[in-house]
Amino acid sequence: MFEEEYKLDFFEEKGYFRRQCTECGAYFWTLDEDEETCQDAPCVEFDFIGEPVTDREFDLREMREYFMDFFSERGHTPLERYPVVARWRDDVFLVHASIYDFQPHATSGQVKPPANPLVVSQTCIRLPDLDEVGRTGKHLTSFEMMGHHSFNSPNNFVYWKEETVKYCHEMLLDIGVPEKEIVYKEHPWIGGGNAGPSLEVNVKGLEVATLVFMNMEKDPDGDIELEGDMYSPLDLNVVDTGYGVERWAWISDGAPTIYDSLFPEVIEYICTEGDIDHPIDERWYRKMLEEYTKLAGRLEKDFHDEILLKQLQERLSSMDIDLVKDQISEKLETLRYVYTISDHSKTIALMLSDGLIPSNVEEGYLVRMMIRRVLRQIDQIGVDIELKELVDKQLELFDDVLDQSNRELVFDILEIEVEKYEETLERGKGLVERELKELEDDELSLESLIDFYDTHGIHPTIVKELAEDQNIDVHIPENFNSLLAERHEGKEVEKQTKTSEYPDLPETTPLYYLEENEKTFDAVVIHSDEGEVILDQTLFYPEGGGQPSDKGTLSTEESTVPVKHVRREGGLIIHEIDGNIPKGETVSGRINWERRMNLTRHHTATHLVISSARKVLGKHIWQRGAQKGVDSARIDLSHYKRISREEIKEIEKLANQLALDSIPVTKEELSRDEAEDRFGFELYQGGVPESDVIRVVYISDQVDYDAQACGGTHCDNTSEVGAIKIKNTQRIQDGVERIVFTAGMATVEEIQKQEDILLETCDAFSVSTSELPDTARRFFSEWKERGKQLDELKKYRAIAVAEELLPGEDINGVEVVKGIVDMDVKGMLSTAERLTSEGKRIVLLISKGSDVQMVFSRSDDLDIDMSQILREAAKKVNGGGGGSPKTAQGGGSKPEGKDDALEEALDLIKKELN
RNA sequence: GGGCCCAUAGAUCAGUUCGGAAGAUCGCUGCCUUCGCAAGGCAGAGGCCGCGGGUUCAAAUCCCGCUGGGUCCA
Repeated sequence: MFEEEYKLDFFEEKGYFRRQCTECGAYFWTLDEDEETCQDAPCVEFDFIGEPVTDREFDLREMREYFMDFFSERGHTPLERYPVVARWRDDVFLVHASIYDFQPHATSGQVKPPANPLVVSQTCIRLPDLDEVGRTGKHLTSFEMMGHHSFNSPNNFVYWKEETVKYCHEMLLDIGVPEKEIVYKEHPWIGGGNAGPSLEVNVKGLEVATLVFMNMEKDPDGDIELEGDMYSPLDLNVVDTGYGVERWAWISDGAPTIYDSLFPEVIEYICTEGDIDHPIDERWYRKMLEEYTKLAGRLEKDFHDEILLKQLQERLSSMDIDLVKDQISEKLETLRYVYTISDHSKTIALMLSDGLIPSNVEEGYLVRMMIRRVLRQIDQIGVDIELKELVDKQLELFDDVLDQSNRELVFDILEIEVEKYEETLERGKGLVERELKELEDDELSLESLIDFYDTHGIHPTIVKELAEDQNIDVHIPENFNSLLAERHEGKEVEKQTKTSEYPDLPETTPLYYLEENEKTFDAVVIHSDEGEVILDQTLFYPEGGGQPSDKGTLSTEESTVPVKHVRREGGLIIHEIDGNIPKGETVSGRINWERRMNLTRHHTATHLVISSARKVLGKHIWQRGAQKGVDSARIDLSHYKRISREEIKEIEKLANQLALDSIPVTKEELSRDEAEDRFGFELYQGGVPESDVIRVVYISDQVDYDAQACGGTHCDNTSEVGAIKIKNTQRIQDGVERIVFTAGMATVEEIQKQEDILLETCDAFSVSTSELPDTARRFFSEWKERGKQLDELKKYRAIAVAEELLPGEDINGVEVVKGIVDMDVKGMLSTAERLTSEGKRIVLLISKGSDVQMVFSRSDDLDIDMSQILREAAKKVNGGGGGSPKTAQGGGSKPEGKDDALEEALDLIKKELN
């Protein structure tokens, strides 16, 4: 594929040969005419381990700086790394690669890139290979990807394939990599709707860089077919390169694994604290690790694999190192956890310090999952280390990359998370133990194993451990995860992409920004449909950004029609109306100003509340959603615990203070670069606009006040918002708190409503408001006390009634006691219980009053099914009943039939006894 | 965004399948035993069965809605 694309002058000049790998069949470029393999794992082993390929050793920081300098010197603008949480994108949670920084708008050409060409060392998180971490020597969940990018458009060509390969080559040579070790492997790249040729740069078995040349996009009408999909060429050709900084550092020191290269301090800490032997400087041990990493990479197996272990043992013994297979696998297994813990704790430090809040949903779930994995693994190797300590160490170790400013927040979150994990574990243990106790055949079903994890979060390995304590064997199937996935398989909800029904119309001019305080306007109808019109310009705000649309009227000379709803489709604003106005008419529009002002106030108030919440709760607060209304508004905020009453009061005060301070609200259109530069990614609280120009709404130009990219309508000054009242808070999801509040007149109405409730309640108790709490408490406890006294009295009454009813009627030696008594079911049951505890007796009781309740009972020495009799008798009162043969209860809805019911019962009993 | 689960005494939970008088264990209080404590024995207190509707003669139990919490997946 793309064969022509790879014929570079560079290869020609250097004298590269194009060869096909005998192992994987891929084509590659090499200086060695006899080279048979592509020099990438698993086709070859890692040859740099124990034998660094560079002329000096670089640690991560040195490597990164080297990279950045190298490309800066060659005309690239260096950028600060982006946050690892991809808030500027709505299609992914985390940044996986440096190019993510510029997707989707810069790579699609909609927005120009922040610089061109540019270079960035971007922290990335990749979780799909989670299970590989620690088993292979090279997988990491978080890493830095250095990328130099250029964006070539038809009128602005920067550089393309030749230069890209030259840069890469030059740098490798510059740090001392022997030229003959550099192999370029052809590797067509397809992903995320784009495609293009790409070269993988391999050095001694390790892929150290990928050079992607993005020049195609998915297009059903395209004429290039790739893996079953059609593609067409792009106008914008993007150079997307990725250099794994950790890998470069690794080939420069030749450590046994990338972990030993990256964070030896953390590994040592875990081993010391956990009393784990890790004599990395002893020859036998180092060789064991080195050879293991090589074999694991080549065979794509781990230490559970017999063949791998056998080969490893043989290699070691040829070096005069004699180890038993079990010994090796045991060591490696323990070490795997050590490596995993060190890797994961760095990722956790990165996630949390970048402001990711743990949650049970979305990206927050990813942190929680990582945290729980580490905690479980710490438990598994039974070492006594605190996650907090580990993360602290990582923050320190990578202080040049990780944001140090919110250490306290990070530790606070971790404390809560560890607590939650322990609670879940404790609860789970009880659950599992009870379930195990009730097992009949000493076998726990797969179903309940999946259930434990899916519903209660108890990992199968924990269930297994608990079960083993009770000698119950639990088998965890290899495909547990896919079984779990099967359970969640549901039908995919088809995303409905509405295709525009209004082609070839000029964009509607929005007047609501330009003439914010106008209530009426004139316009011409340029499109008319059943119940819909599009105008050349409009004052009506279309629903968007959590703000509902304006309402109002459109009038012609003949008639006035109400506007029910207004929406935006692309550049068109569509008015949904009650009626019809033909195309070409001139209309005058009037918007419902009270509604507009309410929405506007709530919108500006929303910004004030967010700003206040960030001050009170911390800068990890992000808007996760918002909805403005006429009567109230709500915002969803990322926060890791419930907002306390005190915090609410504080936020409320601050927000009102902002209103009282009469601060001007500025609305300004800025270029994306300038906006991001001045206000940072905090701009995108409410979502990311697609355009190159962003409308920024900010309160004062001091940065610590709120600034947001926002398309809504806003007051000109915070004082116009009026009073702000927080109604309540809710926890929408773990990690997301909702604040519901009112502004302006809605606040007055809200307070009046609250007051009404309070006064009405006071009225009911006949007390003043200040006495209400005490009075309510007293009433409640007295009410409980009375209930108890009543129960006590009923007991005595049951005895009295029993006495009154005696003696009963004798039927064939059985005493039948019957009566219509002034008691409830409980009382009757109690009376019946007394009477039937002795002698041959039958008791038939029906309650007095307008409702019908019946209790029929007999003594133990009789053999009559009272529930049968009751059921029959209850027909007379239009009801039914049931219970045990000894004591039955029931009732009906026809009180007039009570006597008949008793007669019926008596007849039936007579029949039974005869 | 999509699921699943839970809410009963101060705590941990039975009871919900199949509607018929609200239970256990620990803890608490008192008494017995002891010089005293622990342990043991006996007795007792402690429940709007999360909230609001509905079905039913009858709801902790069935149905609907809400609130609070847990958990898994993308």
